[in-house]
Amino acid sequence: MNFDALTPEQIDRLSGKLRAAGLRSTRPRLALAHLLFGAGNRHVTAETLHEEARNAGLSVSQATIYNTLNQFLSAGLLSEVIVDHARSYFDTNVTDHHHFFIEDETRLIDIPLDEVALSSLPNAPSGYDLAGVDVVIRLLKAPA
Amino acid sequence: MNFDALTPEQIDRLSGKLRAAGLRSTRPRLALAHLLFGAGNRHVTAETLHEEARNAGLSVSQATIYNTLNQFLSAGLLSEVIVDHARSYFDTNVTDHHHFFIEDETRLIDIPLDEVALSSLPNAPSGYDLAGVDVVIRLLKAPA
DNA sequence: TGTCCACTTTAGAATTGTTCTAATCTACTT
DNA sequence: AAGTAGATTAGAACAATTCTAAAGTGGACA
Ligand SMILES: [Mn+2]
Ligand SMILES: [Mn+2]
Ligand SMILES: [Zn+2]
Ligand SMILES: [Zn+2]
Repeated sequence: MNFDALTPEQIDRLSGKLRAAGLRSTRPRLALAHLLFGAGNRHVTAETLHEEARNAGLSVSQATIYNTLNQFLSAGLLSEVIVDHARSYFDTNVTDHHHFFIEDETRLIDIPLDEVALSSLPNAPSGYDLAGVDVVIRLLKAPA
Repeated sequence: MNFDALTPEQIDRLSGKLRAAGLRSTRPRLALAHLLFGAGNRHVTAETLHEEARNAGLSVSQATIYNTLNQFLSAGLLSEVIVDHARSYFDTNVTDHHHFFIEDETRLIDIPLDEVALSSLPNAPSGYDLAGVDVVIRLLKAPA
């Protein structure tokens, strides 16, 4: 990865984000953070992020991709979306929201919380606490 | 599995169900169908069904468990619930409905469709057809 | 600025749920 | 009863993810 492409301001911002999350600011983490948080919200899998990193000239092992994604997840910098038992999806949008999942393309699209009106939800069985509500709208490419 | 425990009526009913689905009525399929469809709606994983089969005295291979679950799924006798990337859950309730997922216990509970009021949903992006809407309410055991 | 050490990265092995292979068996047709 | 397409099986293969343990590095501190 070409670190000349990152301004000192970008590096400071990303380093700060890592430190605030209790993570050392290392070269692989900075580069991955730049890919993940550099522009808009993203959904990635370990594989797509790895390929993107390689395309950006960053030589990083698969283990580091997994370590980093899981550390970012634990630190609250990423969320996880479970829509497919074949792969884990990580989401840079950590606010409460929902998803379209295009099954043909294994692609996720955010749905802002206010576009899904869940006007009534059943109560959680007693003894259990609500941990989250996930709405997934599954889509298929329309036949031609 | 003790087939004396099944009345001829039960066997006829299950055989009919298999035939109607385009599947031959074999001993392993009948026994698994009995476990799955014999009483109320169920959520199983390959592992839980395999153990249940063994406990019922049915000697059936893991490959047959997977084959059967996937054939029943393709035939529309089962549905699949994706809530956990560690395991596939199969559901004998093939009507449209939602789920509580108790993460601590890897256990699913049905939520009837009418208990979740999705009063507004965003439109599918053009070029895509709606394939389904899944609502998962994640629960955790309440702290003592 | 150099030392040190806890933390990080890595290659490759291990793990685990699931699928595949290809040999044997069986339900159903004739 | 024989023939055959489909079913079952043990075990190998597969693929996403995690683990291991050895080598590397960030940053605190002298
Ligand atoms: Mn995970
Ligand atoms: Mn599946
Ligand atoms: Zn998202
Ligand atoms: Zn269900």
